[in-house]
Amino acid sequence: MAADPSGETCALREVLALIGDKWSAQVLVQLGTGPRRFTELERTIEGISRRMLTLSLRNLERNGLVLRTVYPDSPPRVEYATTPLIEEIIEPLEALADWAKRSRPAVAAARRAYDDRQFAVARQ
Amino acid sequence: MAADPSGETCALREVLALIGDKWSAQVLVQLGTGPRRFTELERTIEGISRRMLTLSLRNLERNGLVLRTVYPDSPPRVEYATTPLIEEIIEPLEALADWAKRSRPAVAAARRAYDDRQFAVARQ
DNA sequence: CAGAATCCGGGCCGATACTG
DNA sequence: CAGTATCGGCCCGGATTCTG
Repeated sequence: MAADPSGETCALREVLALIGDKWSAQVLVQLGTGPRRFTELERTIEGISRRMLTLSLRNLERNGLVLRTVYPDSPPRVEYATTPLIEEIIEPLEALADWAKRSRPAVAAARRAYDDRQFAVARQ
Repeated sequence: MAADPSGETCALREVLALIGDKWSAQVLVQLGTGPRRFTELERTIEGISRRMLTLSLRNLERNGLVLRTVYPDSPPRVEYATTPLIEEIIEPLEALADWAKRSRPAVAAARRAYDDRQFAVARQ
């Protein structure tokens, strides 16, 4: 049996390489609701640093997921928007987010149970 | 406007914390097709080290995504299987993988175009 | 406003060796 | 077979400073 005949796991690796880092997925979700300026994103995505926002946007732009438009204004104005490529990935991403919201209690309970078991083993 | 009224991006963070690392998603996909023993997984998931497989499985188990069963045999026999929690996440994951496969050419083209632009700027 | 440049610490992960 | 333990490199990402 081949390890991955249909390339499923390989494809998963690719997705995670694109948007599996700390911030990219959140940037995508934000842009999914409409174009945003740099500082808007910085304010909306809580905890992101300027550096990381820049790097994330650059990487997304490079892979064709984000369109960057510079308007020759002063002060400078740059807008980020989705590309057609993104629009198809937003849905699976939101499915994942939905799963997370639904499963939050179950995950928390599993974690407590596991940690309790570990604690019981440790003190025995 | 609240940053994330429905908790979408927060939920995304949680998912990525669970399965966003280098190997967990692949482990899940493997287990999605049926229970596996430790060494089976190690062989099937190309490139994974014993240490990383152990850590990934432990983490997945802790969060209630994987069930670990030890059979009192000699030599030892341990089986890993999905939990009901997993079964609902597999589908969105495969949707992501499908997207990756469909979008591979577009992403590659975008990357080439971007890199060419950078190259042109650099040598100008 | 929208970045670029630099420094730096933590942890992710691989390699290797050892065990019941 | 199914792990654990330890060491070490690398890179992700945060803080800070500077710029057009």
